[in-house]
Amino acid sequence: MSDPLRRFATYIADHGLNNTPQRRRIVEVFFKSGKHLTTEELSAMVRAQDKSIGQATVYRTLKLLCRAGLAKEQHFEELSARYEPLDNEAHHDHLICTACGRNVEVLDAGIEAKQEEVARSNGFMLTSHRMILYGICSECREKRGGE
Amino acid sequence: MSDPLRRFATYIADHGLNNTPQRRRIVEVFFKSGKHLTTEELSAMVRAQDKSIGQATVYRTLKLLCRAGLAKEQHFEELSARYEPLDNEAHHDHLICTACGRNVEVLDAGIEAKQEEVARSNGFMLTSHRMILYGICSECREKRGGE
DNA sequence: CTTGTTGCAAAGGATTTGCACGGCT
DNA sequence: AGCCGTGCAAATCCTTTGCAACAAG
Repeated sequence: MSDPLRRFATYIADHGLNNTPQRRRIVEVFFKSGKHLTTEELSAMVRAQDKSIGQATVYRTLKLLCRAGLAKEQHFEELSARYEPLDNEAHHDHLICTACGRNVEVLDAGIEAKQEEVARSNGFMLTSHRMILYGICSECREKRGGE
Repeated sequence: MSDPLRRFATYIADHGLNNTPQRRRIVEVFFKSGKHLTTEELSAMVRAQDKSIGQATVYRTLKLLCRAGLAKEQHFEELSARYEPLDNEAHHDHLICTACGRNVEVLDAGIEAKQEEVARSNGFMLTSHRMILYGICSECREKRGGE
């Protein structure tokens, strides 16, 4: 169930689409990386294996993955979007080191509960949320303690 | 101290810049609106008062406000950036109605504390964060209860 | 034949930048 | 004179789209 390739194939089949070699390669590289990639980065990785795959196909395939629920478009503090693999259905938030860029996925039940509460007390029915924590990771603090 | 116009003038003076009529008008409209505007929206509002003010100046002035600590660039789930006025130093998060677009500023001390805790337990020194809650506000739920 | 898919190049939208002009010190 | 600030247009970056060719059912 946590095999994204299989889930992708199922989605493709269920929707009368074709599982083309291009799509397979893009999806495979995307999930193997496991990171939050921009279309540009993913395209470069894919083209390293197969020069003939165009940028547009990468864009289209990422959108397709989003529709299939296998990826999520994320807007961090940059111009271009990043795509995050959703191997499973689990939600999580982000903890990003502003020094080295490390991006850790975190989840805290207490926070989730309080978010629900804040929304409710404002008359909102909470449907989803996004939380990004920025800080300096321990490694970076050691390397450049006082600077 | 909560007069952004004055704070802007101070920043301008402190940095050897000029408080031009264009900048004054842009800043005034921006803070009077009090909302999260895109450059395009702000530009339209400004040009309604003075056709001669160019888009580029609006872009440049918003960047300047950010440098002055009077505005903050926010990336919601859309292509273009939005700018939020920082009248005072107070931090807050966002609660957005996905039906009508209403954007409520919220703050919960309990959540803030737990964020600190989550970062620490991952070895991070927390420097800042961003949290956006998405939901349906009470008005929208009443209007279109089941649809 | 009909529909889906692709790469390319063109188009689009948002933002930045080069430039010549004008204003302030 | 010298720097700052402006509007305009061009340039850039990221993303989408039109199109002709091709593949699959």
